[in-house]
Amino acid sequence: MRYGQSILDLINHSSDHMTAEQIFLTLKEQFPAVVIATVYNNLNNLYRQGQIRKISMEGQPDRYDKHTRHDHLICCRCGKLSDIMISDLTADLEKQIGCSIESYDLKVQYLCPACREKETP
Amino acid sequence: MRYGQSILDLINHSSDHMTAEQIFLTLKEQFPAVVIATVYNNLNNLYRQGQIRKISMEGQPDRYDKHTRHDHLICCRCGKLSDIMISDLTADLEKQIGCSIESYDLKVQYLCPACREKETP
DNA sequence: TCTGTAATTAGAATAATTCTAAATTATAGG
DNA sequence: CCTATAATTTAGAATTATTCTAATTACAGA
Repeated sequence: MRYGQSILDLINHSSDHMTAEQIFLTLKEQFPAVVIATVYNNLNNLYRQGQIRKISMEGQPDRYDKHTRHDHLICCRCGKLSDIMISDLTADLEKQIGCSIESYDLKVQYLCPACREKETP
Repeated sequence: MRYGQSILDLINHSSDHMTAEQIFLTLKEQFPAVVIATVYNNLNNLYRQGQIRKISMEGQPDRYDKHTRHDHLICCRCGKLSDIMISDLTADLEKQIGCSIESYDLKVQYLCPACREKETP
């Protein structure tokens, strides 16, 4: 994985939730010969190894994210995605489900401040 | 929407989380002339009207689900998706985020009983 | 019955992602 | 240092889910 570390750094040091294409374009600045299939290969490897997260959002290309525990806030008007930290639900979920869980994924839909602004004139 | 009600019934009366193609194949039994673009049109309409939910899962076609409040359990080994009812988190989330939310989406990854069986020999 | 709007059909188009085969690069052993 | 083997990358074709376009059909109201 010649590019593995660069891609991992990119994801870890950016607060955006980049698509494979955005990662590809950024990486290309430093390594002009790189090809998008290589980016997908590396992303899939990093993902399988549990080093990054993948965010699937309806009708959009997948986005890649750091692996640290956090949740997501999505504006239901403009689609803007941001990070939030909600208290860890694991123990609670395990109690309710009745067995141990691997992980969970929480997305909260809301109206972001910018869109709320436009809403009320 | 000639097929809207049929599609809605299909989704509401099935415990599966069907893809557009599965819905199309089922609908075709009753209406052989129907075409998959029509199924997508109707699903998109029902979705925009808030009558059904859409579940995006990584690397898989979207699945459609009834709109009643519930959460999802996904086996991290075999990918099997099932419904669970976790206590409503809305009030808690609003308190933590500090504003009102539209909705949320909770997916819990675990090892399903069948896969746990195979795990421990 | 006529007319206009909305839904459906057929099939082409698009976009994200994966696949294949060849070429290149890295790695380990002698 | 040289060679063999393995792993990664490249280029570009292929795949798949979904959307789009244009033509056709259904349907409701005048």
